[in-house]
Amino acid sequence: MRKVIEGVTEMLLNRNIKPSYQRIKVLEYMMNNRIHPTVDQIYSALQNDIPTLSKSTIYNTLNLFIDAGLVRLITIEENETRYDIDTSNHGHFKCVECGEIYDFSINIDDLEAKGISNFKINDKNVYFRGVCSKCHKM
Amino acid sequence: MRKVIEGVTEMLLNRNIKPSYQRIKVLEYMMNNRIHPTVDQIYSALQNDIPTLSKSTIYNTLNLFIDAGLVRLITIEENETRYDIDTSNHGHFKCVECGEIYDFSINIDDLEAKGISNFKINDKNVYFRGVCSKCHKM
DNA sequence: TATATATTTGTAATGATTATAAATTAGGAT
DNA sequence: ATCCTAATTTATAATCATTACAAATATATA
Repeated sequence: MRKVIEGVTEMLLNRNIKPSYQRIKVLEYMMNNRIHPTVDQIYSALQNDIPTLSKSTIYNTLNLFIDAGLVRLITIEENETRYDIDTSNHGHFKCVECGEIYDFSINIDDLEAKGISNFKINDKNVYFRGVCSKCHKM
Repeated sequence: MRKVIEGVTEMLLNRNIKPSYQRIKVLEYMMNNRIHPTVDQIYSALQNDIPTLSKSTIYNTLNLFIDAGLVRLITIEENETRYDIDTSNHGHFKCVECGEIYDFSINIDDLEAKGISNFKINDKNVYFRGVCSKCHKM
């Protein structure tokens, strides 16, 4: 049995999203750069490929992807919205020194959450803040 | 042995914050209304007591409290910053129907976070989103 | 090819937060 | 009590991210 790697165009079509050039490029960028980018990072990176690109398009596209479950919003800091192509359950660590966001695996479902029984839970988020090993050495 | 209840004025003095009228009122509000309020909620609630109150003061005061470790920032939604007087380790649940934020207790330290060994962790945050039992019934 | 629809773009509007400077308040020294 | 200094509050302007909107462009269909 062979695992078929889903291309970005197929990813979009599977979710009934028309694969326009801009959408393909944004999704491609997120697949290839797993850095939980901000809108500005995506915008800057794609300007070579799409000189006429508008920031509105990035916002539109990302909101579309979120609704389709293709990407996830990360709001560790109030002023800095980031987007994650990895929608599986995992935690995020933000280094307050270098600003980088690291993924870590965590079994959130193992935890018992007292006080919210009978609540319908849609999504779970875990994020830590601190200093990463790289910055800690210095 | 008797548990001495710390008054808001003492809470401020203990952290070397001058207990001005505005600061006392903001802290008092947060102690008496454990609803993870927004700046606007605090502002509206205090206008009877302090008719000349400015929103800048609320922002200044809350930032001061955060630096002093008196309150904690909650950023579940990107556009909606909330403040929590309970700085102990606990989780937050936001109901997408009624908007209310519930506390729940959770032992985050029981979890093993793979991939960030040797990282210095300053704070841990857990938040869930979904529908609360009240809204779910309807 | 013509027409309808979807997408992208650029600009303006919105809203939350911060910056700044003036006004007010509080505290200490005389 | 009065004066002086420093801290705090206030009001306004500035900033910045995001959304709204309408025109322009591209795409699909008949």
